[in-house]
Amino acid sequence: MEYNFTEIEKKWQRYWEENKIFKTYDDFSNPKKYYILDMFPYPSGSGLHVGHPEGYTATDIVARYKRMNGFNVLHPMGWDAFGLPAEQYAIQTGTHPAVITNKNCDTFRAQIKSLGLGYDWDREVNTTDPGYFKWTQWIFIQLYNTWFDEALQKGRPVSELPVPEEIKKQGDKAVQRYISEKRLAYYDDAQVWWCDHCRIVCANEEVLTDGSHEKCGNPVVRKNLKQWMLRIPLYAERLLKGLEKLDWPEGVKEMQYNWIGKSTGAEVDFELDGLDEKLRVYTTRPDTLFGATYMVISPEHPGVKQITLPEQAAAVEKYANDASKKSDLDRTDLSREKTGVFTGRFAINPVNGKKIPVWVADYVLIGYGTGAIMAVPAHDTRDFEFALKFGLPIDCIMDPEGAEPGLRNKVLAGKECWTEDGIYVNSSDDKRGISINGLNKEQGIKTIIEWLEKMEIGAATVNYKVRDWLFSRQRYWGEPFPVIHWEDGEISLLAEEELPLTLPKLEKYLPGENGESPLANAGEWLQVTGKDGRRGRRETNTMPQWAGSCWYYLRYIDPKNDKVPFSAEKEKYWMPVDLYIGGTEHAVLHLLYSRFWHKVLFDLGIVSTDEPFMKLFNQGMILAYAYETATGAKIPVDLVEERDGKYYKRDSGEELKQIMAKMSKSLKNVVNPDDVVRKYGADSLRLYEMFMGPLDVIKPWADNGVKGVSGFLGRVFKFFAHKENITGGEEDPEILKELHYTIKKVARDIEDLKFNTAISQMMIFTNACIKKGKVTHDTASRFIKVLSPFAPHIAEEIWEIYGNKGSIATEEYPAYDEKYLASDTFEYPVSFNGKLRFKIELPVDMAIPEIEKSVLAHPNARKWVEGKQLKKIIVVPNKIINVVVV
RNA sequence: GCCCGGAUGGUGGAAUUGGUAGACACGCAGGACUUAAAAUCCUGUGGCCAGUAAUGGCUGUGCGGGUUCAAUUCCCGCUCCGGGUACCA
Repeated sequence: MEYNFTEIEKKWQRYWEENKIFKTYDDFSNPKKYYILDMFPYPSGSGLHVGHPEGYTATDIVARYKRMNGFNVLHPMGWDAFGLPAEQYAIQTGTHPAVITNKNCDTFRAQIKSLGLGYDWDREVNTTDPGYFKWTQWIFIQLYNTWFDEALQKGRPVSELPVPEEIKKQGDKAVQRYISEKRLAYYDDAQVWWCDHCRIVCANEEVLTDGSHEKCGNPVVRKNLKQWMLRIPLYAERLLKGLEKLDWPEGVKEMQYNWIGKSTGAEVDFELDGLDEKLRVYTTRPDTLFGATYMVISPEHPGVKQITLPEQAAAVEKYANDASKKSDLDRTDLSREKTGVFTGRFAINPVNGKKIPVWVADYVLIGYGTGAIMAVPAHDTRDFEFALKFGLPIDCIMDPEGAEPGLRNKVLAGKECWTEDGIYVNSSDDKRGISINGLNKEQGIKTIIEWLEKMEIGAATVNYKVRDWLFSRQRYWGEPFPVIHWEDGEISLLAEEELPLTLPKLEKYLPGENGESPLANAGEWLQVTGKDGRRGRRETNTMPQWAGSCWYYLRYIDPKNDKVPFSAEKEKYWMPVDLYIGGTEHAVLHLLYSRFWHKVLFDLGIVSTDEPFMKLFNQGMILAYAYETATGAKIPVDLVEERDGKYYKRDSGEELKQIMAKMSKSLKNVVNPDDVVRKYGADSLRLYEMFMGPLDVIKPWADNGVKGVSGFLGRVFKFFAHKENITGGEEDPEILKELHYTIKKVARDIEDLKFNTAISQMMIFTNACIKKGKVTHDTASRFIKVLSPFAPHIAEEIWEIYGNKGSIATEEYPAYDEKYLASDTFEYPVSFNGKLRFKIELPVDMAIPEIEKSVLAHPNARKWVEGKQLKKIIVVPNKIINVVVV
């Protein structure tokens, strides 16, 4: 009997589907639930690549394993199907994006099914389905109708928002404006990133470090546009706190911490010489106030004009103008040479009354803190550079006591910058009753803040880097906002009964003029007339792709519900997600956004948990080998030939270096899972994806590796599927021991997501069985169950050959018995001065003095002890023996 | 620059976190089967040295130090690679 994987895999995939083996029932009587989630894919036109099955196989193994352990498992799949490529295709061909999207989903679904992944397809969701995005729109309405109560650190309905009397007195418009300023979702003029290539705005998170658009790589520019924004910074503290209790990779947590970017410090008011205004700065180092020798305001600071003296006005205006023309790319990229111009104005340092000049410079950003800083060149590297360039005074106020003397003297002389801790000097003022001399940084900050607060010129403040989330895009293929802009400027949202607001059919999908979405061309759809006869226009922007993925994990719980987004009872049973697996590329974007939405929903009582994803795991990217010349030019793989383990360019014979690179069409190193399935079978693909290495690391695809695991499955079939190898009677103790160890090891490895070592152990076991020649039916059955989560098709087939009815997926995972794992003796490695010399087999329960005696009596021991003095013998029971001689 | 990861045979990777480094695979070499090849099976396989051989010794986890009876694992100082971030006061 041959191992015909193609036939076997088709047969069992059909069986699973027909018998709904992986259907999840909302059986609340089972207290053991396990919600295991994959990051759902964008169904691109090119189909699945080998990176997808990596995470999916991992979750599938865990899901199958948990099911075999009696858990009620929720393991769904769906499509993050809004997105640019479908729209671009629509622009080119005139076909509605839904057509191509649905086709792509069909391809993806078929491919995923061909891998034998056990999803409950009855729960499939699709973000572009009106039945789904109805609720995305609904959540948007909830966000719009929520304000954040700072005191309670909690989102609350705007109906509960207290409106101050003086606002009420100003009339209804003022009240509405007041409420708008508190809503989590608001519509306003904003300086936004605009990608001219995509004709779309981008969120801060979508702009890369070099000022390019994450999606297309083209540079983005600043633009002022009316846009929908979400006030995610209000949740900054909650988002930070929530991270603490999550079982997430440290790196991802770190990235979220950094992105939120909390900093604590103080705001301090500086009086301006000759003006009745004050200049407020934010600083994390209020303790260095005595060292503030000048101030800097951002070119965009609203006070620039007022502060600047007439004789400097021209210079300042020019500088501000130039700065505004510079893209942010230039501003950060330009070799960091600091620029700036003096306003002519002086401010008064509140701690010592000294007059210090106020400058304008673009190294101070308007979007952070107050857009103005006090500059302490002696203790801040940026201020130091600036002071050096413009010859501003550098007053050292902190003695770096611990530093090396040469450096310390330079710092004290103001010739070097010191940002670390030290002891304050020159930091007192008798008249104002403040001194921090002799204190260290921590005490200094505390003392100064207390003093500032007492004098009412400053207060402790917290700042966050995270900005409002720009939540609209100039696209057709996204969720329409359930929003009407009325001719009088009022904004209203649709009622729940009016949802979903679906997309209109368009003739053309080209973007509108002046950065408007294609929906600006949707005549009839666009115009609305209110009951009062008022005319209005629908919002033409659509939501970003993140919207649908912000809550899809909730919809899986109750995907067909058309009354509510999901039933509360079901949500309570299934949430939170126990294990979430996906790529690191979503470390900040998706994972921050969905945590934010989830917390709002939690505050509104719509979900029962504060955090959505308890354990997160990132699978590593799968790369492919690629080849480059000595000069670094990449050569497509079809032009490369291998000789004696070296690589040469086929036409020129030039020797090439093998490197790892992302799979790409240009390098022709893309591996298509369909080809692998055809050639080796789905079980081999699954096994190889898991055997390559640890799940979380980047690893290169090697076709020969598939051959390795496929050989293993071939041997499994050849041995276990043939009844003549399977006997009755007593099992051999060695095999029994190996079996129980395998059961234990594989279980533990699955729990730890260490699939590579689990597979390795199954190989060891199989090799042992083959060597033995025969095993009992009981041994074989147990092993096949252990193998089944990894290679389900072959396991089902063998299970059936053994005469069983029904699916092995519904069997119980075998238990192991410690008694088979124990042995009477242990082969001790004996080392002398740490070097392994020989081994000695001794009873496991032998007393240490006996062990020492036996070791020294061993014939090989003499050689190492002779002529030396025995110092001591270290015996670690059942581990190692080390003899120390001198 | 700063913050996280990482570096182990020709290759992918193991090592119960201080206790036999190189499991398991790939590749390679030799052998069996075959007219031959593929497939399959068996044997060997970190490097160096000695020995006809069984075997024995030395060396070895990016580099340099240290702690320890014992270090891939812990500490200090570097080098290189990957990811994140970037004038955030």
